[in-house]
Amino acid sequence: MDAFYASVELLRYPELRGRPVVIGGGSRHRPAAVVDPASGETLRTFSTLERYAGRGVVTTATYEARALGVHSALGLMKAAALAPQAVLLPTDFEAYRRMSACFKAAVRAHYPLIEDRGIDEIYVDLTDALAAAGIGGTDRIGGNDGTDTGTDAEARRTFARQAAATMKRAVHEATGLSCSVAVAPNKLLAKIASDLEKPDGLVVLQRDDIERRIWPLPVRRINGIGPKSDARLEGLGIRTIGDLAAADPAVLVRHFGQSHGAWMHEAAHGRDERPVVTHSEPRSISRETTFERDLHARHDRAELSRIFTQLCERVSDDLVRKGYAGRTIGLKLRYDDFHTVTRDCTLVEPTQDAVHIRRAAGECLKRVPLERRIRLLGVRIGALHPAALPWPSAALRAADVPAPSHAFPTLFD
DNA sequence: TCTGGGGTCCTAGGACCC
DNA sequence: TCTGGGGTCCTAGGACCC
Repeated sequence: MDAFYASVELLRYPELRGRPVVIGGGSRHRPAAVVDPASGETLRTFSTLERYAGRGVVTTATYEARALGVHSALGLMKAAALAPQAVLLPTDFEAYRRMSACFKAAVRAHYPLIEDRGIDEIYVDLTDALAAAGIGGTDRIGGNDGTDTGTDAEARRTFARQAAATMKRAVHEATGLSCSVAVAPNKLLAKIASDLEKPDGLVVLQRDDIERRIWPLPVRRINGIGPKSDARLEGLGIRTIGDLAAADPAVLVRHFGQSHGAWMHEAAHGRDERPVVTHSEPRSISRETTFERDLHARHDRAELSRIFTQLCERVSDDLVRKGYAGRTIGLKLRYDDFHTVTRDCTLVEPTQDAVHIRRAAGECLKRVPLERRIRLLGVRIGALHPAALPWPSAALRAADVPAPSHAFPTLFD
């Protein structure tokens, strides 16, 4: 989806279209609605970035705001310096989640094999649809087997364009929003290509296009190469994906390890065999909060304790709502110098209970230094287990254990 | 005036087991 | 002066993504 949160807000406040708008900060400052008694027209007053003071970051900026240098993850104070007149709207996750479900359902109605990639992104597997269209058999678009020739390549390109156009139309009809779609031989290439013509993009990328369209791009555009890898590659004189493709794989392995180094080489050549995963179970659930001012374990004990308990309750609520229980309780602390520590401990049996979670997280807290002031506190639960299924009790486990092997008698047999 | 919140996956060492 | 070879689970941190 294009500038997703901001685009959802523009549906609500169409009068902001064309203005730089930034989504971020807390859930305060909803625009005030005023009805003009003369015309009956609804007028709203929006707050601008100008007088913002606080710890928030930009979650999404409209393209007009991006033109001023305001982008996701930028601190709102810095954003205010760049674009004081930009309108600031609070994030409304509930609205975005609803719209997210809506656009995903619209795509799913045409192509059922979709992989969720967070609130505003999906992968779609078109392999079956391609076969159903009678093109290229079970081959993927672009083929993994070399270059396309003649009419087959043309038929695939036409199919890809039509599939992408169908998705874009379905999403627009369901939500009124634009998105960018790329059809490519695999997820890695589709992800990179979907950014090439944003916003409202439609890209069909085949193997033959990699040299011309992918290799000139910076390595950072590869999903999985972040700021750290980017900086280290830069140190090796590798800036573009083409540079990375030309690099000696042995050098990459030496600098980044066997697994990561080999993966980088493959990625630069556009190779990726990951399937589209249409179902997955959550691994962990967490809640965290950054305080408006840094708190001290001793001086602000009561307030910290209240927030701590609240976080545990929210994790517990999430577990119950989603139908999970977990065994590993984790604590996260960020100090005023931004240094972050975590501690966790694993219980014998999974729990959903806020009191159990609070007690376990409290034990974790005892293992963490508390001299410095704290800016963030978080509670996490992992090793999740469906709440409906009974956790094997000691008695059940004993019944499942096979009879002791005579080959390896032990003291306890 | 620094830097949100919710996630995933990987690595690496140590404990422990057979 | 020497000390296996697997395996799993747990913990802490870090990179990365949306």
